[in-house]
Amino acid sequence: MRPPTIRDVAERAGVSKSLVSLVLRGSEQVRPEKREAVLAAVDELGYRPNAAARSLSERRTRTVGVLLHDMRNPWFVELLDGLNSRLHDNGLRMLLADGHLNRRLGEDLTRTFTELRVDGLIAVGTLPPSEALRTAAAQVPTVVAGAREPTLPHVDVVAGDDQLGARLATEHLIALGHRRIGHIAGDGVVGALRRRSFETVMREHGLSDLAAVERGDLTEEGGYRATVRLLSAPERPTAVLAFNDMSCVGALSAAEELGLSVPRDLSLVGYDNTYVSRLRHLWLTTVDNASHDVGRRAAQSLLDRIADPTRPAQVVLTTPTLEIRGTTSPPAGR
Amino acid sequence: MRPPTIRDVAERAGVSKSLVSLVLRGSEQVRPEKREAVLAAVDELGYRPNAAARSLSERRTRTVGVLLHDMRNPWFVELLDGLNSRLHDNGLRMLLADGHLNRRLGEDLTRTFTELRVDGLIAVGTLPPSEALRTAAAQVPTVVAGAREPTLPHVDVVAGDDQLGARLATEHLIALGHRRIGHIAGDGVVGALRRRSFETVMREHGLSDLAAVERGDLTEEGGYRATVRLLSAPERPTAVLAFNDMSCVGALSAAEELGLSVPRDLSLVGYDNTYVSRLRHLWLTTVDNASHDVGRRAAQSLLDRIADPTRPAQVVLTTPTLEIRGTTSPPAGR
DNA sequence: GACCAGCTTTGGACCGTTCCAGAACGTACG
DNA sequence: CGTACGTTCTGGAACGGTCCAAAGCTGGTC
Repeated sequence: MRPPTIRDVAERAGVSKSLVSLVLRGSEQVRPEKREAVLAAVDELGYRPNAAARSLSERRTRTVGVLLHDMRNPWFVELLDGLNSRLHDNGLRMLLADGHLNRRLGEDLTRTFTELRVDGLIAVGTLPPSEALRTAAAQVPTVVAGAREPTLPHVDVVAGDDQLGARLATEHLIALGHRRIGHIAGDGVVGALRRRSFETVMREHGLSDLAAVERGDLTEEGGYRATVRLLSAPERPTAVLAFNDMSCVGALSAAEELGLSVPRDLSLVGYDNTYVSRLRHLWLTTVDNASHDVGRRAAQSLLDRIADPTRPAQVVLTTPTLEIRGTTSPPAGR
Repeated sequence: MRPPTIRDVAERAGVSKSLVSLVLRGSEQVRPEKREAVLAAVDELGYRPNAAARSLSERRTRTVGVLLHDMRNPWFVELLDGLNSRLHDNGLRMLLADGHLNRRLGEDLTRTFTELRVDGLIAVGTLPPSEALRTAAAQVPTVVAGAREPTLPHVDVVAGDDQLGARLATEHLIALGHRRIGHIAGDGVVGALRRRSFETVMREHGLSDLAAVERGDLTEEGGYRATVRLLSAPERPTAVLAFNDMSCVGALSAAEELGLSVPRDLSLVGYDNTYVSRLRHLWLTTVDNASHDVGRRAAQSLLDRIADPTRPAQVVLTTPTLEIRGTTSPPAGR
């Protein structure tokens, strides 16, 4: 007993399959009574169009593939929300795939998506550099969202302005009176941008000598370890700017373990304004990247690129804001 | 310039399209030199099979759709990992869709998946009851993972044993010496099971009168508010069993706000062993549902059901374990 | 050399849609 | 009444694969 096809519907409604197709695609050129008949037949049979057949014939899928770096890191949820709403408004559906899960299996997600012939590809977050993405991007309109790399010929990049974000955070700490400030640095271009911006601002305030940087990864563990290193310096910083919220939580634990009270003895700033930072018990001061907006704009970029695949690559940056919560205050001595 | 088809490959390799198809599907019946020629042509042209065409002809997609309840709640990540690895081993790919994002848009994900003619459907977590899922489940093999509902005719359920999990947690608290114990109750069947099990264990120990229950939702906010209510009772509990980790974090905040130290003045137990509970700064004692295992078994159930769609619905329960961390200890008075 | 079996290879039908050219059916007009 | 033109409807050809029956090769045997 196979699912009904458009021909079954046609037969039942007493019309040709072409007319059914017309009705289903919302044509105006159909007499109301026939339309009724077709819709009734669709309903009675529980007909659902076959997406494969449709996309084979239409040569497009109205589907975009979203490559996630790793679902364990919750920063992208808002972004997806923005992405999805804008795509949905334009009749595109979104399919997700998590790189982390599949990478372990040695599977290449871009392959899945290119076989599916998605109309577009969105890479969310910094993906490990891969030849696969490069070739995929050459064949299907692609946008990178919430990351700054890779930079490829016809690939747009939509992300928060990391330079500005790190500046806001650093200036906030300096304005509070902090002088000796540490930074937990992250990976890749994003990591480099935030770090450089931190250093620049410190220099602008004549505080270069009081800036300390330790490398973390993007995890809590990494943040913890980097903070332990920062705080074991002879003169320890009174504030730390973390690369992201996760490593900021690690910093929080490190502070606690060393008997430092946050924010009294140590101010902390995270980055991304994830829901983790909003947990009351953590309540991190953090930089908000306007992720929802990043998502929406990424969707728009993709739509534009689908319309004109050859236009030059763009970089769109959103303006971050500082979200001041409970982990920052003036340093104790002041 | 369209992507190459199997016919382009055939022409280039100087064979028929049928032979190309044979090679690509790994037939043994092909002479090595032809195989080489075909593979070379595939490589030179960058040929990728068209999934739509293939599934149209094969009448299956080798794809299963995964419906997520809400990505904001991180408990399912492990589950997906288990799911994915088992499915992958059996040549199935997994497509994700988040219900929360799309529900707002009024879009019905089961519709998307049925149009794609996925070979199977996995509902992860408690989804809002929907007619759509019921009809979808009638047409395509479906498994519910990490939730206990809905119960539908040919739908398997794979989840942690909530009764046992709540028992482990409650007994742990009682063994530590707690007598007056509160519970933050959750929604749905899962919520009811955990709650009832909590009450049963309390009764078994003659502590029925000292058990207090407040309803939370599944969020931090809900946990916070429920805890405030629990702690404002004239005789306040010395321990709280939360429905999940998120609401446990809310409880943590409530305790902090009321000047109670955890675990000295108040012991807390979460549920799900999410990465949030593993954050060093929170370090929640929690119940581990063996999510990875739930995922693997759900995949197996789906595979079995695809093989025999009419077999009766099964309920598979995994055995939870207690993960004792930093939020439980004997009560202060003891 | 004819015949057969077994291995390789092939052409064509089919999967369920969309799209397009043209047929059928009014309807208005000279 | 014949013609022209709009509107509605239809059959058949794609789309890019898989599958199957049958054809083409090989080599061995009598």
